[in-house]
Amino acid sequence: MKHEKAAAQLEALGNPTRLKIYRILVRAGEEGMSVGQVQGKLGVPASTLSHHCKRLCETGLVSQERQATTLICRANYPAMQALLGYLADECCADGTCPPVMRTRAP
Amino acid sequence: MKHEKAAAQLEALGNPTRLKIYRILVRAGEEGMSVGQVQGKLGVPASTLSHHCKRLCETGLVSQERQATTLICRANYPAMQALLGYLADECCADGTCPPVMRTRAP
DNA sequence: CTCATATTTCGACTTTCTTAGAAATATAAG
DNA sequence: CTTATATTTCTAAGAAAGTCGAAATATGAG
Repeated sequence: MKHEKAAAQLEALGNPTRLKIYRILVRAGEEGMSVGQVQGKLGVPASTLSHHCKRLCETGLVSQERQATTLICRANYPAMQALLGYLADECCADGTCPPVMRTRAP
Repeated sequence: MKHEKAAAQLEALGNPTRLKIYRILVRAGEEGMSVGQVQGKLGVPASTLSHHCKRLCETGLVSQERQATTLICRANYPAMQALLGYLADECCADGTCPPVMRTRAP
């Protein structure tokens, strides 16, 4: 993963409201959840929620699919896996950091 | 880990300059690296660097130790472990998300 | 004490983010 | 076509972040 993309995803998750949205979507599983359902859980105005969902989509952490008038949002699990992998491995690519940080052999 | 703390750490790593700093520190290992050494690697002004190091410290991702006039910065590996654990597990605490996301049994 | 080095604090500026109401758009139902 | 629902776009305002030069501080050396 490129550093810029990782930074963008980390920044996206760094906003408390967006982290809540993302947590809700992760827990919603493959089925996903509509923007309106997320709004019901969070209680933020629709325009604010739309803005944050867009941000999450732009980073690739979330995907969207239209179903009639509702928009289904889903956590992009492979993207999350890639980000976790970046944090765990890319930062320690040269093997000089403590073994506890590495998930791959040096 | 509390959500607010996780968000603060994610936001801290979300800035490209800070992510670079953090990567440098992670690779520096337990020995750490002085602010000046980091500056030599990144080429950002001292005041900017100081600002970012402070932010990283405030979130707990980095620790500092004075050695005479130089300040040694070190990546806080347990903090990183906790953040990775948060992303991998806390978001999936109720076990409804796909198994690929879980590191603990439901 | 004075000097030199390392780092921080201050101050100012510009940019970006966050928020949310109002209006616009999209889609389906009747 | 009209209506109803879901979501986005527009717009604006204040808050926060990022940057960096200049000045201040801290520590040790001579």
